[in-house]
This record gives sequence, C-alpha cells and structure tokens, in this order.
Amino acid sequence: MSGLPVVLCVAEKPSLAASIAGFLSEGKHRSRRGGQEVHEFERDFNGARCHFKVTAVIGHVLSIDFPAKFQSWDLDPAILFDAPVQKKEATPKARVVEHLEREAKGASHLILWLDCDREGENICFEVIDACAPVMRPNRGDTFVHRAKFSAVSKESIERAMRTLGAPNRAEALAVDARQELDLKVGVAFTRFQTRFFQGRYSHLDASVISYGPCQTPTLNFAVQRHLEIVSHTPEDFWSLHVEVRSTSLGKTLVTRWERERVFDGDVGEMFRSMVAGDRHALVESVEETEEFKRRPPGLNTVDLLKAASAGMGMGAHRAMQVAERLYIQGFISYPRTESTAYPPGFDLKGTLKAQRGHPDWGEWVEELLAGSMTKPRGGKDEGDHPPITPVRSATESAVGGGEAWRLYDFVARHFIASVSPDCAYVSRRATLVAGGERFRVSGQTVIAPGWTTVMPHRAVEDDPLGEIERGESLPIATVELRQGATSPPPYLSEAELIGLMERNGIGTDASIPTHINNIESRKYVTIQSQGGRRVVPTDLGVTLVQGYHRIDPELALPAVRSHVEKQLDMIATGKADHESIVRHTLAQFAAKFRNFVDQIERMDTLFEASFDPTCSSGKPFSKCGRCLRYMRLVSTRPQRLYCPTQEEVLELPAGTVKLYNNRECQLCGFELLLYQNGDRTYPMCPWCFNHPPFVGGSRPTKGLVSGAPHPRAHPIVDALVVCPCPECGEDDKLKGREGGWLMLEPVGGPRWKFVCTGCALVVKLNDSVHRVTVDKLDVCGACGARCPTVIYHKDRTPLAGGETAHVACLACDDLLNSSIELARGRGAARGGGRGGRGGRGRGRGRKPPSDHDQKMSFKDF
DNA sequence: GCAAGGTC
Repeated sequence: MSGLPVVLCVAEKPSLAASIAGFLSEGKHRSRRGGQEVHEFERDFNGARCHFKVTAVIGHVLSIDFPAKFQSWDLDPAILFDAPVQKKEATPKARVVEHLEREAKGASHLILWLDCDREGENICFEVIDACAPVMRPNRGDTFVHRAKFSAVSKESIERAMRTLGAPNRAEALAVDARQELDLKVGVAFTRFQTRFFQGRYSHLDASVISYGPCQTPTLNFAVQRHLEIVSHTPEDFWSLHVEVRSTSLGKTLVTRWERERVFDGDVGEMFRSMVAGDRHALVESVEETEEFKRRPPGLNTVDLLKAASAGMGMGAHRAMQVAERLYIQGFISYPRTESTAYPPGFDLKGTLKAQRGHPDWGEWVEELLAGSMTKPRGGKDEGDHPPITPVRSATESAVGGGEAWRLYDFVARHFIASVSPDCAYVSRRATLVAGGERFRVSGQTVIAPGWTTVMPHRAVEDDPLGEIERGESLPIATVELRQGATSPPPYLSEAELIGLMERNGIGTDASIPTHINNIESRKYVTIQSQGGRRVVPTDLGVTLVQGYHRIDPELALPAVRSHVEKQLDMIATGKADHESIVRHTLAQFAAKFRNFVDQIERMDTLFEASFDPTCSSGKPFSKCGRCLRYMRLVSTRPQRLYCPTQEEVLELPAGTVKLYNNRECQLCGFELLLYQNGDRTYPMCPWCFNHPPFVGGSRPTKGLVSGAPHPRAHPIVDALVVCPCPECGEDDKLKGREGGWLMLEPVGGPRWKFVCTGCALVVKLNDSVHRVTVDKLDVCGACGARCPTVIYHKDRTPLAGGETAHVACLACDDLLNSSIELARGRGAARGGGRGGRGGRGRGRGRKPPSDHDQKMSFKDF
C-alpha cells in the first residue's frame, strides 16, 4: 500500500464505479477484482495526496423482512402490522457487506456516489452502516461525504467533487417507511386472502393469492377495461359516404361527413336523400398550411418498453432483459432512466458519429453530420441517467439478431431521429357542401421527411389533394347511407397499461415490468401475444378486483399508492417524522385489514359465482370424525379433503393418499389414511395432520412431507415403532429434537419393511419373512427397544428345528439382522420437510447406506 | 408460498 490516506468511493452499480474512476483519475486507474471490482488511483483531496478506491454495491445492500417467528402462515396476519421488522443482506451470495468492510477498513474518507434519488439516499446509509465502524478518520473530520451529480459526465462528476455535502437522512427514512408499509400491508393481505380462498374452490389453481400496493392497482386497470367491454351494449348508427369526382385531377375523392354519424336511421335516410338530390358538391373553402411532425425527444425506459410491446411484440419484462444485455455488452447506454432530455454537455455529436458508415442508416447520419443535425427537442431531465442511446455502431449479426437487434435498431433509430430535423409537409383541406351537408377532403405533400427518414413507420403519407378551387363544383359519384354499430374498446394493450401505471405513479421504470409480470404469473391476467399484447384478465383477476370494489375500493385504486407517497413526501421533506407517519399509516391499513376480514364474505360470494365450491366436486373418500359422513377428496392441487356438512377443508401433503382399512384415529375418530412418500408408507390422520394434538406436532405443509406426517407421540405411530433410527435417531436427540424412529410400515407384506419417521432410511426384511407384528409389551432386555414378532415362511425359516416364530430385537439380534437390508428410500429430503429432520445422513464420519440396496447390518452404524 | 425497490 502507498501509505497515503485512503478515500473510498462507493457507487450504486459497478458500471458507474468504472465511469467515475475513469473521470476522477483521467483514465489512469488500476482495476482489481475483490468481490466487486475496485478501481484505484492517486488524487488530491482536502489538500492532501490520497489513495482513491472506487467500488460499487449492487443496488440495495439490505432488504427488510419479518423476524423468523413471524414467518409462519398459521399466525393471524393482523399481528403483522405491529410486528418488528429487520434488515438483512439483500443478496447474501454477493457478500456486499463483507466487501465494503474490507475496502473501508482504515480509510479516512467515504464518498457516496449512489444514484441521486430517494432509493440512492437510502442506500447511502446502508453503505455508511457497513463502512463507518471500520474506518479510521482523523479526529474531528467530517469523513462521510455525499456526491451529488446530475449526469455521468466528467463535468458533472468533477463538480460533485467540489460540492460534496452530507447524505439526506430524511429522504432515506422515507424509503425505510415505504419498505415497512409495503411489506406489512402486502404480506398481511396476501396471507389472509390465500388462506381464506385456498381449498374453498376446486378449480381455483392458485398457490398464492397476492395483494400489493402496486400489483393490485395494475390489475385494476386491466379489469376496468374488461368491465367496460363486457358492459358495452352496441348502438346502431348511420353514416353518409359520399364520393365526388374531380375532373381536373381525373380521380374520385372519398369525403368525410362533418356529422360523422347519427343514431337514428330515419334521420340518416333524410340526410341521404337531401344529399342525393344534389348532383354536385360545391367547394366552399380550401385551406393550405405548412405542418410539422415533431422529432421525438430522447428515449426513456417507459417509452422504450411501450415501443417494444406495441411495435415489436416484445413483453415489457422481456424487453428489459434484452436491453440489460445490450447495455452490458456495450451496445446501448444505461437502459433505466426517466429522462427524455439530454443533459447539458451530453456528447450528441460523438454519439452520432459512432453511427457513421452503418449499412442501414449511415447515409442519413452523414447528412446530419454534414449540417442538418438539429438540437434535440424538449423532454425532461430527471437528473438520473441520460436518455437511452446507442453507444457503438453494430449490425444485426453483431448484436446477435432477433429481439436484441430489433431493440438495438429501435434505440439507434430513435436517437438519430431525436437529432434530425422535423418532418415538414403541406396539408391541404377542402370543405364541400351538398344537400346542405358539409363534407371534407384532405391530403398532404411531404416537403422534407426529416427524422421520419430513419423511422419510416412513422412517416407522413405523401398523398396530395391536388388542385381544387374554391367555388368549384364537383360531380357527386356516389351517396351511400351505411349502417354500423358501436363496438367496445379493445382490451388494454400492455403499452397502454405501462402508460397508465406511469401516469398514476404505480411502480418505477425499473419495476413496472415486474408488476405486469407478476399479475400474469399469478394468473390474474393473460397477455395475448397475437394482436398487440392485449392484457386480458382471468376470472380470478376479475373476481378479486370486483371483490375489492365491494369491500373497500381504495384497496384496488391507484390512490392507495399516491396516498402513501404523499405521506412519504412529508418524511422526505422533513415536515413529519418517520416514526409517527409509519405508525399513523399502519394504523389506517390495519383498520382497512380488519374491515376486509370482516367483510370477506362479500368477496366470497363473487368467487362462488365463478368457481365451483369445493363441496360440489371431488369423490367421496374417507369418513369425517365429527359428522361421520364421507368427506370428498379434491384432487386438483393442492390436494385436500372437504367435509360438506362441517364445511371444513383439511389439507393433505402432496403425494399419494390411500385408505387404511376402515381404521379410526383414537384421538379424533377420523378415518385413518396411508400417506405414501416415495417407497415409504406412513399412517396418517387427516384431522390430526391439520390440528396437531401435540406440541411440535406436524403442520400441514405444502408439497412433500419428508418423514412421517405425525410424531411418535401419535398413537397410530407409536403402535408401530420399534427402536430409534440408527441413522437420525440419536443425533437429533443430542440436538434436543425428537429423533427419528423405525416403525413397521403399515401396509404389510409380502415385502415387509421398517421405515424411519424422520429420514429416508428403510429396513427391508427379506423374502424368508412371512409376517411381522409389533407388541408394546415385548421389550429387549439389552437395549430397551421393542422386539417385533417375525413369522418366517415354513420352508425358508432360518430358525433351528423349523421353528417359524421369532421375537427379537432389530438392533441386537444377529439372526434377525441376517434377514434385513438397509437402504435409503426414494422421495426424501425434498420440499423442505419438517424441522429439517429428513434425510440428514451425510457428512458425519460414518458410512451411510448407499442409495442402492446393500447388505448392511445395524452393527455398521 | 407473501411486497416493492434497487441491480446482475
């Protein structure tokens, strides 16, 4: 090390760190990788020579969540509003905190180069929290500095260095507040809705029925359009179609009726006969004006996404992925920006020069460079990133063709268009009179196509009206009264939806695609790839939104977001303190939540109208312990039992569930089932599985249950248990948990086996065994385990004298051990399991049984 | 299994 004081600079993303280092060092930095890339150089700071290190985080360092004890879906979601929240590393894999600590160690100064928006301000404090404790600033020094930059340019970065300030705590706190509100509101409503509706309706195949302050209003837009469409009643209308002949032009002109249309057929007919009574139309006036079609301003994210969706058939989410890749590969500039105005000092000419010689638009670029290049028009500079531009010239094959090319092609053409002259044309319009009615004809002549040269799909059509004089009389060729009917608007296009979200402040440029993707993947809408990506809500989507409108419309309206934003603005501007705003707003949402829970039936009745209640589907299966009637097995996932009389839904673990010979649970009287997991079968009580009678008992879990559905304490398990599992029994006991037990598999022969309640261990008995039973009273004198009674086949018995009955300990008896094989069963250690007990056989210094069946005895353990 | 916001 140089021994100079160290100045650590931290940017929001690696690419920005590289740019900043380049500007501050005039390109003379060295780069090394250590977690994230670090760029180093020497430079004066505060009047002293310093060693600069410039590195980056990857967006937020931390994210917010509930502590572990609030993660259970069995809790009443209402308590979440008062629950504590904690910050933890957002992407633990990236080890950003560790990286920051290492680079900050001993540093004298920290300069924060996070993006200059609220989120960036919040990340500042995340970075400070990681760095400050390990830094070694000079006594009395202000050592944390905030760099404020409005563009990634040398000027702006140098200016930021000269005007360093302090990070804005108020803005950061506003973000903390948003995070807490979004988390609590979103998770509380989502858990409640999901638990309430899940299992109630058979064709409702949704694993999660989510609510969110952005996703739900997004869905609302799509549903409102749907309602407009379905409530539309067509109305008949009539319109006059008149064509006149222009002798001077030698062609027929199609006119437009000034009234456009009337909604009464008799009136339409009256107009028709009036016009038809005239043989000529008189040219009342002719107007000619020069018009301009303005060049587009710079391209921001939202406009790029709209164009991709509407013009390229590429979804917003997909477009963002493709743009991201083009950016990483250096073809286009940073694709996440709100700005449509180029910042002062932006190198427009250099950017344009890079496109010189391009086979598709190089010629036009030359023309611009030769003098016709025009200053970009208007737009807004949000101070985040410049508009999206091409960075270097590339051909279709260079960017990899397909979607990447279509996007690059658009970005390049859009940029070139933004510095091209406007398109100029002459518009000529004439008004004709016939039968007292006015009709119009128009045409236009392009003078200079300007920017539309590179964006031909937006060109003005060259369609001259030709010579037509005021006072001229044109013969009428045809007069027709056409009948039509009003039609509903089409479904919302994704591009329109993006526009609505932007205008209503739902999401950000970076998150809008995620929200749209969200409502699609949750099956609230489908997006039709044919016909311009129309967003069509599903029954589920419509039902949810209608439900919110019945109970509390605000839940689905964009106002939810803007109300919260207003509260946050108060924090950000220091007009109110974080604490009280959060408390106040949470109280409002908690009240909304209680009201929602109270009135959920109003949404439920809507669900009933669209979905089959579970009670009307499924086949009669096993007996309910309370009404003694048959419950129905609903096999659409998630698999469950439904008792029509008790209106109770009992969840079942994923896997095969069978009947267990009419046996009943001693605890609750429900008919017992067999639960098959891979090649192991366990007894199961559907009631006890959902309402565990013991502390630490099983809970319904999604997916596979990795061991037995019940602990040993349940009588149906206890009756079959013989000894602790040699694989997981003892170990877990040492950890203070109930270990696994070997139990006789309840399905019987001819392939008798013992299975572990906790892991995948299977103890198979060979084919000399005819029958096995377990009796609580037969206890091994040596180890205290229960001794199963094994009955051998007469002709295959290993017992002396042809004896067939053998009561012996599975753990201690050598003879019995000669008739077994240990194996690890299939289908274990998947799906999370319960308490992490399943299939933990590895890495403990003993040789575990292999996946293949293998002769091995208990002595091997 | 849950939100929304950064960014890869």
